[in-house]
Amino acid sequence: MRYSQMFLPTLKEIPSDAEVISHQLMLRAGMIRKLTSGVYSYLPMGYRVIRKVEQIIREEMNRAGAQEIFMPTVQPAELWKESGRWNFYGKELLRFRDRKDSECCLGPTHEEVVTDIVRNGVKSYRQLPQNLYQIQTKFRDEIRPRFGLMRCREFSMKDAYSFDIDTVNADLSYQKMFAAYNRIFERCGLKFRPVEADTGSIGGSYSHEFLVIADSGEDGMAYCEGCGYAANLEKAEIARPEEQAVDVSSFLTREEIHTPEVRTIEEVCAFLQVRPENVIKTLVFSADGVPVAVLVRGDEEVNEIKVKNYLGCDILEMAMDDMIQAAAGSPRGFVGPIGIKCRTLADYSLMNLTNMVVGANREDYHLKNVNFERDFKVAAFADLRVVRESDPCPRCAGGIHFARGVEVGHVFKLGTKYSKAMKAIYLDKNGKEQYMVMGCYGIGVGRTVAACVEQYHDDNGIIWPLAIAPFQVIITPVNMNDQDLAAAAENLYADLSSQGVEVILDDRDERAGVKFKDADLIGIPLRVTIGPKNLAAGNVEIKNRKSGEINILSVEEVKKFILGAIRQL
RNA sequence: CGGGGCGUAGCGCAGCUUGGUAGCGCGCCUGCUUUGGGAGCAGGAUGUCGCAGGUUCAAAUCCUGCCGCCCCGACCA
Repeated sequence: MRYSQMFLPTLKEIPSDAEVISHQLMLRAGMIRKLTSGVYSYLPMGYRVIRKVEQIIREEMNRAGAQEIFMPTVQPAELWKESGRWNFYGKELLRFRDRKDSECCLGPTHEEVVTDIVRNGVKSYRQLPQNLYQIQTKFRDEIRPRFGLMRCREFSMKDAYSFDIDTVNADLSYQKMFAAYNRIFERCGLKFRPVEADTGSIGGSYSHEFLVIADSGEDGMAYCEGCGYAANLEKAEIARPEEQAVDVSSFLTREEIHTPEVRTIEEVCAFLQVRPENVIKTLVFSADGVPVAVLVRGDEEVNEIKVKNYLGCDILEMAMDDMIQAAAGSPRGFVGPIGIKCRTLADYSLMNLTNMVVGANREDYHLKNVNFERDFKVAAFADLRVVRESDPCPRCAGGIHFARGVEVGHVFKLGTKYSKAMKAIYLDKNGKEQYMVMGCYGIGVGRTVAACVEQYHDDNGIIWPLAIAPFQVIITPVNMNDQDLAAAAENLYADLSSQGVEVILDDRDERAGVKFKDADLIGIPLRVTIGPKNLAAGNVEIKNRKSGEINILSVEEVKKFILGAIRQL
């Protein structure tokens, strides 16, 4: 493609509403333009990258035995009512009515539709397993879209759905997809890590997220170099500590202390001259409307997802004041475990601790020298807190590290959640009805591209991995008015193009500096610079965008070099 | 939904306090010069000042309502 004819509106200045680097660079490099909040157009340069990622996904999904389909964006409410998600899925589900006043929605995901297709098309165990996927536009009416393509409302997503006869086979399907995902992100040239994750509202029993390592990522992960354990921060487990023999003789006499207006852990510590590690934080939650007290050490944070999963409840939220008052008999800030009228759980961090400070369940009072068993009991000790980087690995007890990442893929074992709700049934060998066991597997295409920019850029712009670069090579004659340079550039351009290389000829009548800046900004991996000095000796210069390495080669050698690099893909 | 900020040329911004009929830089167009890291000079085009009301002789500026966008939080595959 000739640069002079391309629609490639680059920007010198950073658009003021772009916060993260990928958003800024994708706007500046003329890849995307915003239409409205969280909704973007892909311009030629951006769409080429999107299509490359899609193609890699397509090839790997096909290789893994999945079959491509294409499902509708507009979906009828009745299917969603059948699965139970019409009421469950919040405002993220964009609902509307058609001219006949029928309720519809824009698909944020396609479990309902695909399950409907498969239950109608599959009747026998002989027809299983099946794995169907599509690459399609999703719409999720996010509360707060942000960061360009990182969190959009409308976005391209690859979603695959597997159907198996039982959980053993479903596990195999899951593993196949897991392996395919690893290959996909490897081929895209990304540094990423699969991590154990919570299943959230999609449901199911088990899942992994694929996080692309980037400091600007919205997700945190904890991982262990030793054994390979890796989990989303909200999921990362903490091992149960060793229980130590209790030395009852060390228990001090419990005291009630007047602590007026002293509510927070900081205030308690300052007032009583103790450290947060000596205070028990008591939080009251409403679990499906029932109060539950959760105890954690004063310097730790409760992980609500762990609490929710432990309790197995649908809705967990911080209790309102009236519920706290009813359970504890005191207002927020003075709640403690002794005599509280609700189920009480304690985090592992409290094991083996003695002579603690707690709320007295009496306004303006705290208790000192409180001990387990002697003063109160809890229903259970459990892993309920947010992990810290200083915690040991839950598997091998080695050290763990934290990193941030962008969630680009998520694989779930769904079990029979949807097949039961929607009666996706087959007949087994014995002619007996069975529910299909499902899995679902998503990749955010645009987000993968954005994550790639987050990972690969420098002060001058984007640095595309060769595999997903919009073009592989840019030829930059330093002066188009020099007939020799122009001719050499044209020849090389024609030659490489005819051999299938994706190449831009920067035939603009611009100064070399402008061309170099644009080439760097749009991130083309290989740049061939044709200048008078080198050309006089029959040579051109090839520069690697990523390494900055420059080689002066003959025209023939440069062709070989480029074809060699591309063949390695 | 709570808090904060913004809306003036394609992009980045000034002007608003104290009302007088819109400006700067970049980009764009023309010409000349220049030509290996965002050139110089000269000339030029481009605006429903987010929208709608109101006040006023006069509104980008003051008042009211609305819309949109961004950030933080809440929330969320």
